[in-house]
Amino acid sequence: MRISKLFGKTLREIPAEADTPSHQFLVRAGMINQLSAGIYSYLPLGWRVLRKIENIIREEMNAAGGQEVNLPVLQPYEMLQLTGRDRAYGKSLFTLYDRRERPLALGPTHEEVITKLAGHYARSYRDLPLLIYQIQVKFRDEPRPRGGLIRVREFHMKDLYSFDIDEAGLDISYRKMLQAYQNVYDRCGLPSRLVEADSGAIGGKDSNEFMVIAENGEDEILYCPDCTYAANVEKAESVKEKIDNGEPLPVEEVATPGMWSIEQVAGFLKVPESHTLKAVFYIADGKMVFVVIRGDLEVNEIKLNNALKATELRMATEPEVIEAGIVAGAASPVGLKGFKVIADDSVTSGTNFVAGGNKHDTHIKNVNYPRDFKADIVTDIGLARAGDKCPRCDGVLTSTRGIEVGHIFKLGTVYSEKLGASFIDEKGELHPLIMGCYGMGLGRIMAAVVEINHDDKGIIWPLSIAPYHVYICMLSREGTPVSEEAEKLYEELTAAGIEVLLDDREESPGVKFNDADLLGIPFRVTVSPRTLEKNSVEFKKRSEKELQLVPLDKIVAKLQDLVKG
RNA sequence: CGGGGUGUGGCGCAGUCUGGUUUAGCGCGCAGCGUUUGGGACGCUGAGGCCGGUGGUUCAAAUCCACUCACCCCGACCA
Repeated sequence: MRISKLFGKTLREIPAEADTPSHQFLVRAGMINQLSAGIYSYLPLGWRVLRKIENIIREEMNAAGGQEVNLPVLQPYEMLQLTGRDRAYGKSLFTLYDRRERPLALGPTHEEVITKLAGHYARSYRDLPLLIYQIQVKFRDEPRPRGGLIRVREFHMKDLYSFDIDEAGLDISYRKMLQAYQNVYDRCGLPSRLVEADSGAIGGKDSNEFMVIAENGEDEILYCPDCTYAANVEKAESVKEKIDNGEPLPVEEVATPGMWSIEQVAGFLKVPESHTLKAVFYIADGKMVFVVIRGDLEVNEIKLNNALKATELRMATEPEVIEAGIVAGAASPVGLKGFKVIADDSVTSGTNFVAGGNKHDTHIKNVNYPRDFKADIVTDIGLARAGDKCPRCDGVLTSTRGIEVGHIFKLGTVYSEKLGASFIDEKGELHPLIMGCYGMGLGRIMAAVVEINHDDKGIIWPLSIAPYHVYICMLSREGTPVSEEAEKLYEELTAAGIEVLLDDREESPGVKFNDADLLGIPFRVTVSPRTLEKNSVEFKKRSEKELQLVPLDKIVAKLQDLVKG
């Protein structure tokens, strides 16, 4: 491709909208262009990168036994209601009405569609296992798109679904995908880290995310430097240290005038915050829920949501709390009736806690579970934090940020049961299909690669997904054969199957070098009067500083080796 | 949805507080001509804007007021 003819233009200045490196460089390089919040066009260079990523994914999915299909973008809203995902996705669902006023949704993902389809054709155990995938555009009306391609509302995604006869089969499919994902990231030059994850709106049991560690990532990851444990904070567990306060003592009311927060109460009574119990109030699907957790810990709302099996969860407002007759600042589950109480398992981790007295300016000492109060649910709803103990070993958890470039789930039978997708086993018995689903965002991979591989001049693409392999800087001057030689080289390289960008513009050398750096093409070849004097061209790798003179008759072979070898 | 910010040629910005001095300016980019040619060259000429939109105040509005839309950031929320 000749740059003089290439659609798209590089920008010298950083667009005001962009503040992450990937966003800035992709826009400045003329690879993507924003149409609206979270909605982007891909220009030729960007589209080539995306398609290369797509092809790598396709190859790996096929190698793992996947079969490619294409599913509809338009999905009947009714179908989403059947599985409850209209509510699970809520406002994130793009909905529209057809001419007969029937509601439709733009597919945010395709579990329902594929389950119906698989159920239609895979009737017998002989048809299983099955791995079906597609690479397609998805729509989610994100509350806040951000970071260029990192969080968008319309995005390209590979989604594969596995169908097995039993859990053991699902385990095999899951492991196959783990490996296939690893292969994809490796080939894209992306260091990824597998972490435990919450399954969110997709549902299901086990779930893992693939994270690229990057400071602009929007997820927080907790990991243990001493073992392999790593998890999204949404899911992360940690060891809650035991509080040894001796044998349970009789409860005792104490006056705590003006003391409101845990910090104040603990300070006033001269006990550590970990020796207190904190009450927090949520509205889960319209109902007040009383949440109890040890004073030094925070509630993880995702864990809470999962424990309550709620679809809508939010903190109660102050008026709601007062309305419910709760004494904010001194509330406790002791002697309280009429609320659903959910307690973090930390309440069982010690004895003789200080809790609210359900009267203003009053707290109670020596509260013990379950002697003095009971909870409807006791489970882990605490937020793990950096510095906490690793749940798997003696290590201490460390925090970092990451970009989620893939997410895989063991779904089990959630969808197949609701949608009636079943198969007949050897004995002629009917069973629901056992499913897994595996998503991967192409645009995010692209953005993550740029986040990881760039310098202050621009992008440094890995060869595997670079829009072109070679950038020819043609520094022509009248009366020299530079353009002839550059053209010739361009022809020869192209004929050899190498993808070449020829900078044939009438621009000064500085402009060309800077654009070459910005675009991030792996190999740069400069043809100039100076190099031709020595019957050579200058060769440079984008990732390195060294310049190298290469004889004209050797450069094609050299590049062939680098590109094909 | 809450908080903050920004909307002025393709891009980056100044002008807005204190209305008139503006025929709305600067840099980049763009077009033409000439000179240049190894890290974002130079000169000359030129095209391109109803100052996000609507309504108001005023003799007079990019500038003041009201409403509204869009985009960005933080949070909430969410793959």
